[in-house]
Amino acid sequence: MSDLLGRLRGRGWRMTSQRRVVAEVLDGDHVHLTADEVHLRAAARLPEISRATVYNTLGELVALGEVLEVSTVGRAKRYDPNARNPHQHLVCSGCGTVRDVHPVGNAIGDLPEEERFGFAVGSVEMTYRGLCPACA
Amino acid sequence: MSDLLGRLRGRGWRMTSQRRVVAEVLDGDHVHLTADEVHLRAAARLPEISRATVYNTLGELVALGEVLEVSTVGRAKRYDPNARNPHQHLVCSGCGTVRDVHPVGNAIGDLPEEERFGFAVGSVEMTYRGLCPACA
DNA sequence: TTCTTGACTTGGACGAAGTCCATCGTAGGA
DNA sequence: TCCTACGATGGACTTCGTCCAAGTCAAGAA
Ligand SMILES: [Mn+2]
Ligand SMILES: [Mn+2]
Ligand SMILES: [Zn+2]
Ligand SMILES: [Zn+2]
Repeated sequence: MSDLLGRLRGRGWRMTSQRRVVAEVLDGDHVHLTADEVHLRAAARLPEISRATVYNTLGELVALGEVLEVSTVGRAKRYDPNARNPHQHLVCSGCGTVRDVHPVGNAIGDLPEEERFGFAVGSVEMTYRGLCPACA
Repeated sequence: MSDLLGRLRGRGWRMTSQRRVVAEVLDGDHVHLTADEVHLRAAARLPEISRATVYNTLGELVALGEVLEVSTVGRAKRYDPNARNPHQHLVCSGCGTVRDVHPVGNAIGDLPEEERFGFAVGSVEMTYRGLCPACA
């Protein structure tokens, strides 16, 4: 993720302190923050950053494919910087913790031809659910 | 789904015209309506039904396991009356159409032990994405 | 059949998440 | 150093959903 700033510069992005701070907050493994959490952590380093800028930057990163949006049931979207590594998610039904996982097998191949309804199927998202050790 | 009213009565539900109409709207295959769509269709039969009652009834049906909530990316939740038949979803990236599908294979078994992080994994949700014939 | 009562419905206020926009500020090239 | 187009800002606005006090009525009792 530290190379992200270089890639953005290469795409002609004007490098601002706000964008740098948002990119720094999105660094690490198993990171799946909501926009408000990103704003909170960014504001710890750059107190005057606005919510609108966080939303703008996250939206731009998603459009560039540098960050993935993870939808949750009825809660705020989560932003996942681990976009270069295809993966799925394991979510704790108790506390909501999210882990990146890599199932084996070919999930797309498991969809029978007669259930494709003529669609050109391109991808599949999988969410495993269960209780984490702390919640069990 | 027509048996739903009987099951609800068996659970001690007071049978009101509002609940009957919501149950009727949720009848059929490949039905994945938003709460507002349910309200719109219910109001066609019972014009004075309120949004609050639609939300209340949907929430109760979900709590009883008679209806499933399907989360979408950033849009309103969808309500799925096909809860007695375990299935996954195929979604058109163009128009948003949702079809019920039944992949073969054992998706839970495809999650390696070393990636379970000690979780008791109980279920997996899969969303296939692609373009439907009309959008392609 | 009528009465009674607590479960159900209603509309509107409220809240959380996210978008939009006019205005101001500044990164980075000339 | 100066210019200016791109980006940041904050507040209004929208969408989706929840909550509540007050009124209504389904269904059991008599
Ligand atoms: Mn992830
Ligand atoms: Mn379904
Ligand atoms: Zn947990
Ligand atoms: Zn389509």
